[in-house]
Amino acid sequence: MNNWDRENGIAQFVRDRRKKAKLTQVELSDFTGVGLRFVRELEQGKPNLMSDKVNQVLLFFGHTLTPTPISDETRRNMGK
Amino acid sequence: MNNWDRENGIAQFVRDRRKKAKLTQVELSDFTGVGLRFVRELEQGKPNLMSDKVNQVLLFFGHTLTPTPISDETRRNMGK
DNA sequence: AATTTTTATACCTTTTAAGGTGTAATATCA
DNA sequence: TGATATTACACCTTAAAAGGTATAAAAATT
Repeated sequence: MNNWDRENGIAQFVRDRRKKAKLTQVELSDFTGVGLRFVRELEQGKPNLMSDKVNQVLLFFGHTLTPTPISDETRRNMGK
Repeated sequence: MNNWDRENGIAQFVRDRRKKAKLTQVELSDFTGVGLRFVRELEQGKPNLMSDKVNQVLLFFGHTLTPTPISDETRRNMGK
């Protein structure tokens, strides 16, 4: 077992959005063009990821990585 | 010459904040613990960076990478 | 409960970011 | 303008992410 944080912001965001879109990890992998392994590690909270790969996935959901104040972090998922 | 986008959001954010803090790239490198090379590539808009390294720098400025709607991207630097 | 689908884990290989260092270019200041 | 400080570019090495695939576990569907 790994000790990644599945509850971390990005991981949660992607899992949540993917579920809402009724997609499997395989489908998301296909649609976004990133490897299946990457989708899995992303959703499981792997701490160190390549930013443009993350963006490749986020873009599919109309989002992108941007610097935001830490105090605002708690409302990062505000977009539903 | 590389063809990176120095005007990209993260690059601009870091350069801007560093300048406002009256720090050199070397100092920012020291304070954040990331390599000097990384600070430079970051500020010059290298597209592919490791997310936790970026966060290591952003944290110094009280920020962190989070998924934000693309439509909101233009106000990413809202925090001054 | 059994079958199918989806997700998680483990192996190996390839790719590439990160870091260090040295040098050149640019900017800052006396 | 000349000296100093800061930033940019180019080399190489090392570390680790990404990807593919195969297997196991867990969830969902019937």
